[in-house]
Amino acid sequence: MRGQGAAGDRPGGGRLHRRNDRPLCPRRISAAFRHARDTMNIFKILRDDIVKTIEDLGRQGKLPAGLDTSRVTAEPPREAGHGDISTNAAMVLAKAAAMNPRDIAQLLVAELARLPAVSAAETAGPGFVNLRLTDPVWYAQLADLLAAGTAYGDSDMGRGRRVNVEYVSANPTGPMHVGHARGAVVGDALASLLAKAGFDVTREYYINDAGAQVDVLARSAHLRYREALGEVIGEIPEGLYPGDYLCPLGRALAERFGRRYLEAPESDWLAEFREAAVAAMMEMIKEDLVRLGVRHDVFASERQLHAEGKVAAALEFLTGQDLIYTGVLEPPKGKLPDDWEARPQTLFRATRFGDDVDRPLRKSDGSWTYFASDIAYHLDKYRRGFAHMIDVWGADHGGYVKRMQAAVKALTGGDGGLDVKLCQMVNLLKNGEPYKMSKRAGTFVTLREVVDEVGKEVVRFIMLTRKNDAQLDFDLVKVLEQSRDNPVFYVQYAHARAHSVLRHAAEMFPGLALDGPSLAGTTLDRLTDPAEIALIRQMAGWPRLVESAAEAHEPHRVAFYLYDLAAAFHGLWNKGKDEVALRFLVAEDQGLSAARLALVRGVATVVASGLAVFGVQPVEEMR
RNA sequence: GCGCCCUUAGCUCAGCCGGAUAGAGCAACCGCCUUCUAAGCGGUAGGUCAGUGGUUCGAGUCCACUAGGGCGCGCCA
Repeated sequence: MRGQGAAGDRPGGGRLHRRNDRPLCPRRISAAFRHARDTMNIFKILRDDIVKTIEDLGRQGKLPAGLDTSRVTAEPPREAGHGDISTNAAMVLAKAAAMNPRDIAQLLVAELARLPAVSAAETAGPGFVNLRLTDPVWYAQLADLLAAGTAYGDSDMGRGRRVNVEYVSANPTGPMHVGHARGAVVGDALASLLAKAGFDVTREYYINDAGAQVDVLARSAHLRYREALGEVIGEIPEGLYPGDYLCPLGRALAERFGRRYLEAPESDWLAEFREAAVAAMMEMIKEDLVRLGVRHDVFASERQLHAEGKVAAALEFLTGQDLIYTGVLEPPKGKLPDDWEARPQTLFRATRFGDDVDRPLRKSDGSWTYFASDIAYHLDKYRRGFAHMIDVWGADHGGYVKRMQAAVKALTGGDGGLDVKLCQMVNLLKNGEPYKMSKRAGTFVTLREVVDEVGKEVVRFIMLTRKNDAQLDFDLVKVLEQSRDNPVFYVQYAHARAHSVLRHAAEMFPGLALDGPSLAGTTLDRLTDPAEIALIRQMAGWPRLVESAAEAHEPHRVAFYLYDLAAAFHGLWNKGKDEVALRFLVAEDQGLSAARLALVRGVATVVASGLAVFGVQPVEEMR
């Protein structure tokens, strides 16, 4: 069970991409040589120009030749007053060049000011070079985004490398609850984000259908089977699953087997009941996932790994590397388990790969531990072509991360990488009060109930409004509020408002084509208000955000970006309230209106592009 | 006891491989609006980034230690 939990972890050492593993950038601004994807990131274009300038200065002897430019950045300064793009080049080159950063900055300013895209260049602070770009650059950015549609922001950063994202992996013993939902949504959105960033993504679900808990499930099902045949079962005994979701399964089993297994010993029916129960539970979970809009490409079965001998094979592989031995572990410090006793075990040398202790692979009854199957599973993933793996787990599995990463290192000879995203607890609230719909103790609110109450779009978005490793409050009332402090509403409203303007425009200018590509072709230099340019600038940051969020494996950044973009759009709209001249639609000036409609369409496009990463359908009208 | 994670404004949280004066929403305070395009709008105030020390030209960000909180700690998954 990897579904939910409580303590957190940062992405840390398991990141998939190395720092220097930079994407290939288009060399020039020239459209003819642009790659089909990843064409429109203005920051990359300028970074290329800056690097080229440094190389030119090297050739001219004004700077040492062959300077390492890998740490040079081109990014928006925090302070808008500092310009559109800021580079740290002078500071990171200073040491190697044995020059004062401000002198290097001066050299760069002189060269960069000559670029057609640059309207002003200046040095600032300890050696920053700040660039201001001409308005036509921003018009071109807007035109590009309108032409691209929701594909805007697509990147080839991943260069088609394969990534496996494993998420949900809830035990097939009951319906999904809200804790599972977080992992499901985080995994699903992360997968989409990586796909947008140019990775070849496979979405995977690991079915834990081999452990002791599925035997418990089978026994619980047998109880419900007896109940369905008329027995009074009374209280569900300790150690069995009490949920009444097993009743339909009991009835189905009664229908299928009649009274055949009513009095029969467990050994007669266990395997058959287990199989039927797991199938029924998986069907239920898959239905939960469908309602949440979460999909997987592969469902991998733990039982099947065993059946195909892959567990034995994986451990044989490790044995061949002398990574498995029989030994006795130190007793854990602190509270000892009651029945602890020193005993020789089959152990994996996890300490060689950074873990704190070596980890057991066999239980005392001789069967494999969960870890042993998981080793086989990750080896299987690697052999299927995934050097890059991401697992999304509940935070209560934090103690398991090191050993799994150790195993992946051992299995792949260091070639493979595993990043584990731990999802913290979801606190379900209703109007600020803890909400536990438990009819009896221990009953979780099911995901299905929550989805039925607020809708899948809301569940998905809210689950992504926090870092995965921070706890998340989910208030069933607040998430439906129509106000600025409800990010789902606020972002959706921006999209709806944009479409509202477009609908008005269609009435006002019946002949005007309002689709993205058409608007991309309109004359955009009517956009002159600083707030309008600022909005374009913000939208032009979308491709950059996609890449950084994908690199960090942090889909929640998309939520914050969209919220900020929505705020800027609403702000501009509100300005039009006071200053009539700033309204998007000006009846007597179709040219101006068309330019502003391009802006409006752009906002709708970027919002839709972002929501698509979340699997959230943008609305065109608030109801 | 050990390991991992967390600690940023009164509250809930952002802060992009270390970068310039640390941001947003809510709450608070002060104004405005009341149909003009759609569910209000604008502004003010609020911070020893838990603490101490270190690395660095530069630390909320990296390192060490301390305090508080969470999770985990052989044969559960």
